[in-house]
Amino acid sequence: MATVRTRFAPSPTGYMHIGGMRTALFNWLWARHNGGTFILRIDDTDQQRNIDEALGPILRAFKWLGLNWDEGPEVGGPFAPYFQSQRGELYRAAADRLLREGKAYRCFETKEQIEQDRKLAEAEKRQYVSQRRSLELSEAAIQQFVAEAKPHVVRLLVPRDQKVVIQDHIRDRVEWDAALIPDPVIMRSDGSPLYNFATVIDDAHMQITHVIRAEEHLSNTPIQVLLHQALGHTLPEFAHIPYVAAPGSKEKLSKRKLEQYRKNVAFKRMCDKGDAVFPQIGLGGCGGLDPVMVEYYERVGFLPAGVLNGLLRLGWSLDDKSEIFSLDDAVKQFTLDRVIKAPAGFDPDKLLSYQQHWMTQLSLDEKVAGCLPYLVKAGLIVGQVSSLPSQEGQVENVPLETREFVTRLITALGDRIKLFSDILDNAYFFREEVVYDEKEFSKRVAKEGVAALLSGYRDRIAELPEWSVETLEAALKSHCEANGQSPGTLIHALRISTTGVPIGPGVYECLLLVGKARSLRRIEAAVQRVTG
RNA sequence: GGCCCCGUCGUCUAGUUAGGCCUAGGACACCGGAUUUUCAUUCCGGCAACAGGGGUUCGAAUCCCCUCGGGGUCACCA
Repeated sequence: MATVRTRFAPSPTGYMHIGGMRTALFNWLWARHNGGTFILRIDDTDQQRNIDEALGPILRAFKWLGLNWDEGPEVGGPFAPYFQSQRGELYRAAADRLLREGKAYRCFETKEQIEQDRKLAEAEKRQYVSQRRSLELSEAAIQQFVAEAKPHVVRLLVPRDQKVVIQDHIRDRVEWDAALIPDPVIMRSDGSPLYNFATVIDDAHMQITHVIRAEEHLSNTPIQVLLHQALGHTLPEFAHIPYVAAPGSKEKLSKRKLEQYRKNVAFKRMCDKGDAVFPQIGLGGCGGLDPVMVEYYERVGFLPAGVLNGLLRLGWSLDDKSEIFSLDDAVKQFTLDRVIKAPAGFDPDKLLSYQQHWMTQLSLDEKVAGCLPYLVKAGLIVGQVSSLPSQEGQVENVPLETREFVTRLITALGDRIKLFSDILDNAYFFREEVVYDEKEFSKRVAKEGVAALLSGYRDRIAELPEWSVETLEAALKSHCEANGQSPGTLIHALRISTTGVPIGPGVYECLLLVGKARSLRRIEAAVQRVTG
């Protein structure tokens, strides 16, 4: 069998859709699984805008996730160029050939005429097909129209006497009746190709063996098959994978319906994370990011492995128990026959659970490296986020002392860091002042006898020659015993006084992290706040 | 509406090709409980599904038929 060649062909929209990323991943995996080639081709036949700006985020997503492409933008390849906007010659030549061979025709009908035909067909409850009036034009008349530059499109002459059948890797046999297919436009009146046409030319030219794409393209398939046949190409194999659905629904996940998705609890939680994090790291207006975009996950501090694992399991499974896959595992085990047929609803919670798993696999240094940029951007520590694109996400010029402190903090935080941006929930270790959780403060500090207990403990540890978990704990135990109070009372009060919140590492760790001088000041302040 | 696709716990899914190993398994979420005097982790336990109806069969989630439901697509978009 020939080498497997797959492609992903995004149009430059300015962002990478998470569902599109899943399609790209499946293409990439199938190529890698077979030791084949993965191609990135840019479908920009309809784009007049700034390509660099619109393509940047897409390439960025591939790079972030580590899905390299063998041929395409930046790397070139034997079938360059990989931008459809630069392949016009190829399409024109193919269209001319079809025209010459009588497999396509120039259609001079106006949009109004066609619209009318369509309405009539609808009124008569029959399927609309092209009326092909231009076919009755004489050769001379056509030549004259062309010479006059009379506006027209080129349409494929659909052979109405046949059935189109494909053997889809996922859907098995699918059949259409060509008699019901209107003649598709393949070249616009401005001479540019349409998607279906350009795709067919390019897939054949680039020797694509497997067309793996979302099922919304299933209805394009008969047209493409007909086109391949008209051009004498061997058909690629098709695999129409289900689209990624909106959380808790079967509808295609769409960027336009964000507000609606927010009604879903898990999706809202995911949105809230960005809303909380982005303003802190200088992404005003959340940087225009949302959870439908791959970049959202990068910016909010996901790991590529977490996102990849989540995407892989959306519509694919190996067996009845395997959940965790590294990219290498996925390459080894991915096959098209294990792709599910039904649309898979995007589940932010499940994605988070994969993320959580992969976070535990990180070394301490890797965690620190991932968290530092957030602290720098939020202005909690000094340092610089590298400006080199290749070093994106790296920081430099962080004082050694600071780095050591952050390392200690992250060690103490342990599993509490699920996303790199979670480090920002610990700002009170970096700032002078604390912000109290008022409810907790009144519950645990502003209580009868607690201020005195705190104050006494403060005096006691102020005298301590050495602060360590052991000495602080011993001091607390004996202080509570001497005052006839339960250790819990003091522990909670201490935590709220020194960090402001009822969550975080062990209280003695907190004390050490906050530091002796600052801890004493904070306890004093909390006592003052209660006693006036 | 036409064409096409799909239908197992709330969600992701195993099981359907070769009917019995399925009183339907796992994971996420949720709810309990244990550990951690917080939180998170970890560990135990619980809740929860074959869209419906007919067949075929000793036996059906699995095979056949019908119904219902959901979705995709119907452009000089991709």
